[in-house]
Amino acid sequence: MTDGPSYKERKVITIGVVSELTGLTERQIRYYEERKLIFPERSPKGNRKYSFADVEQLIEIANKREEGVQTFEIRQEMLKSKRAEDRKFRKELLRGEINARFGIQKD
Amino acid sequence: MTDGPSYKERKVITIGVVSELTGLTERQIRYYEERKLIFPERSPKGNRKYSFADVEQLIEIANKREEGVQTFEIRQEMLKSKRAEDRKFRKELLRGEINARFGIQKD
DNA sequence: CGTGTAAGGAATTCTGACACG
DNA sequence: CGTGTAAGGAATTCTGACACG
Repeated sequence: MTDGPSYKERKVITIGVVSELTGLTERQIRYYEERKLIFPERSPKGNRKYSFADVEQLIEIANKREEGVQTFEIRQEMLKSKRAEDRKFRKELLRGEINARFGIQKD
Repeated sequence: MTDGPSYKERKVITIGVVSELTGLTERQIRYYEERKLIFPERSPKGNRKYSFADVEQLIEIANKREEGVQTFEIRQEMLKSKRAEDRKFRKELLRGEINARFGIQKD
């Protein structure tokens, strides 16, 4: 019935709204993009668009920054956990393929 | 872990994005508000903000309009189904209260 | 009734740069 | 390094109105 998880990922929020939602200045938000911590899409005319997932990511970044963590380190951590997620995903994908071929027999 | 259903209801999308998402013109979107078919919030400076739920509502409105249904009739239908939902909600609420008092005994 | 459009103004967003530290 | 700010321009949004039908 609903479109499910897509709401969280759809990039539809403008930078001004993101600023309100996160408490960060637009300057900060753009800077974190420059440091590759966040990846907004662009509208046809070049305006940044963010998702709710991006907003949450920015809130985490803000927390880290308050603890004195530098953007470089935050990026390292993000890449690390992304690799872990990728491994997990590939593992599940593989399990699915094995099941499809050798698991439940359909014919 | 996630914030759950709130993504769908949060009013964070500007009218330009809603226009892209629905294929409606801004004029149309504002007119449907005037006809009380849709209820955006306003930012501090007066800009309209819509939710994903609003976007879906607008898509339904657009479909109805294509079928030649007038805004007045669409509004009637909306009010009708809203009343039905309210009845259902009150019913469930009542059931919950009854269970809380006479159902599962906690002491 | 439903939608297009031109009008004028106000708010938004963008980029590149200088500043401080 | 991380963030503020002034700068100038382009795109966005708003309202109220006239138009057509």
